[in-house]
Amino acid sequence: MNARPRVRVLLPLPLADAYDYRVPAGLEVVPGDIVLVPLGKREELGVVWDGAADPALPERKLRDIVGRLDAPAMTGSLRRFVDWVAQYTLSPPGAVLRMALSSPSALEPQPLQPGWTLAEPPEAARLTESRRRVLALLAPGAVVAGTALAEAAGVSAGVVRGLADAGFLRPAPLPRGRAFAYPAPDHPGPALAEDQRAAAETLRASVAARGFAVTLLTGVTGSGKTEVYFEAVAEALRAGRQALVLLPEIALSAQWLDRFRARFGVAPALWHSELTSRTRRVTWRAVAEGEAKVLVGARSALFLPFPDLGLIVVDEEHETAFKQEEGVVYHARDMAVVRARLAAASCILVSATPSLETLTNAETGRYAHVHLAQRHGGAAMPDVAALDLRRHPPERGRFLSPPLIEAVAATFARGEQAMLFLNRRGYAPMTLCRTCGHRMQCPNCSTWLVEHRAQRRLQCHHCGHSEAPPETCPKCDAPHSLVPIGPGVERVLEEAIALWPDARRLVMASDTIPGPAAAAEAARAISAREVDLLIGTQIMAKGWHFPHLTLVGVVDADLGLAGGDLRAAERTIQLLHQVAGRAGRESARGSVLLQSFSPEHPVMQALVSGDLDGFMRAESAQRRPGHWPPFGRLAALIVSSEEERAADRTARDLGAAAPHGDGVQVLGPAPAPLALLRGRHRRRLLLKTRRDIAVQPLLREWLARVTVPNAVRVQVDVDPVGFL
DNA sequence: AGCACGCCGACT
DNA sequence: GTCGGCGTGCTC
Repeated sequence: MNARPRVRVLLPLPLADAYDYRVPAGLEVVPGDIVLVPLGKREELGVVWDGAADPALPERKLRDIVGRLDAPAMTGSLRRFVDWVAQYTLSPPGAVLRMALSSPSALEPQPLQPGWTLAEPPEAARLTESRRRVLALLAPGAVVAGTALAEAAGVSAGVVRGLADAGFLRPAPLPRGRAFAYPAPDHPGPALAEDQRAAAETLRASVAARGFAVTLLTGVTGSGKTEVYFEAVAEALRAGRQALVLLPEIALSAQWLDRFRARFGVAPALWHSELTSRTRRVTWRAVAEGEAKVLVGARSALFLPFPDLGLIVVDEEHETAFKQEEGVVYHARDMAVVRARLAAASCILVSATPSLETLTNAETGRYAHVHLAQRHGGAAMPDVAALDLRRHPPERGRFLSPPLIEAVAATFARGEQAMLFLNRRGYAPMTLCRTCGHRMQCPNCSTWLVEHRAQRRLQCHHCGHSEAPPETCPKCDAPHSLVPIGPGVERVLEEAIALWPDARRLVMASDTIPGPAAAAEAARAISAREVDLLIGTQIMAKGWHFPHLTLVGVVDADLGLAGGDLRAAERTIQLLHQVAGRAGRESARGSVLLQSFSPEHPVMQALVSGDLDGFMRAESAQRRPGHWPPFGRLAALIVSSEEERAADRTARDLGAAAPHGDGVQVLGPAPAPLALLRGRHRRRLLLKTRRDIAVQPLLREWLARVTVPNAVRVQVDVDPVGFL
């Protein structure tokens, strides 16, 4: 028997490597082809991968490819991206491939859109009025979908069915319309100011060069960065290439979509986790066939099969929402740069408050840098002041200080809108027993339960655990002894109702604004001045443009600074600056009041003086000597198990086998910041190296030295952000 | 990721 | 006496 050629096929499963298959007679495949292969008892989709099959694999293990699918092949650029992400994150390549094959139904033969066409010439005499109306709509040869036909004729679907059964209609394939209209690069959009035009020109040139380049686009909030990078999108369209825009929270981007429509005349294609499977399939296909020219999406959009990507924009590049913490752990901003490089595309990172990583890359010249210094439309930057809570304490059991209350009242008196920002959902972050000091804690996580008074529940924000507030203390049985400690937005709302009973209020938090429709409605109501006071969490911080909002009160500016996180200060200043940027976006000057117990803190000082650059320089000077990121590399190992002792033992074993050497340091093991999460006990080790040392080989060798028992999971997080 | 094989508790 | 729990191991 003649040996048939072998190829490597990567399967979307967490296997260590691609598997080899035989190519049967009559089939020819090349890398990138989507194929169906046998695996054990089942059949699995896979992608013919690059590289030679293993000649040592015995013939008896090999099985034949079942066939090739009639789907667009995966480009070499995307295959190399999958391999790159897998090696960088230490994930099985198949696990990364799974993200790139996120719509399995898109790979199967696409259902023909069924429609109806005239079969028999109708004999008018034998037709009911309903039937006559349906047939009158169909010119000979025309094909119309059944639902559209029934609707246009004003009859039920049954009438159409009946006509088909009677032989007057026969099924025919509906001509496939384009699922996504082409955005028009030369559609007349809003006019740009002089500095915007200059910035847009630089970005446009980087796209027109058709090569890899990264540009950081910075500018104060309200300086029109979005409209500027739209010009780069337009340039990609003119070049006939595709553009991808990543947003941190696509579900809340109603206003962004309005702006896109204003510039390009049509909506872009959308990609996020809440799409229906049908929309997913249609969008995936449209991207793969080059029909969807501009796609805006969440981080997972990075793995879509763009055949000719000319531009990737990462808006709000500093946002931690770009970090995927589960499964394949990756940072979408960093991977966007890699994807752009492999696609020979331009990449634009956008932020009013760029991360120190990106800023450092711009300073060393790895990234180009374009800056917009002014607000537009006559708006000035808001006036920021810190309010010392030690000098202006709120009333007992209240959270708004007298000066803030006065400022809000004055804002209402002028007929303008105010916002109270507190990055905490629910009523109170902790519930305490006055009698014995017991604190209500999650049974599965090391966190306090958050009271949600509107729902009469105590909730864990990490695992979904929820319970009714007990009547008596679970520890000491004291009745009516449990009291809420600290504020959440619901409690601020309660205070606002007491202070300004006539003000029209809106609470914006992820649980009150559950999706894009609710977000769009909220934005509309605010712009239409149907709301006087906004109370909300960080979902209010980003990208919104509320023309009549002139006062922002930050209820707890110190929140987020506590804890030993490397980036706590950086993240706090980014968030507060974003929130502050919501104030005074049109002619009336905005003001921002930061309630703080430490107004002397560098973060508050920098926000008040507006010298964010100075703050970042100081931050940079602090991190550089100890080789902390971005001046060194970090990787975290999270050891977790339902058995606390098993987690401890493995963490200790890993600690004993830790790599060492010049410029290499291992910290830990220590309890992870959430020592118990979803019922799993967690320990953490941190590998810290000099910047010129790659962490992946060290990690691979390290993990190979330790046997991890089955009940224990070790998760690798290269470039960890925040506390996991 | 599936799907088997493989050893210990409540039932037709 | 069997059905079934999910622990562990393999799939080219």
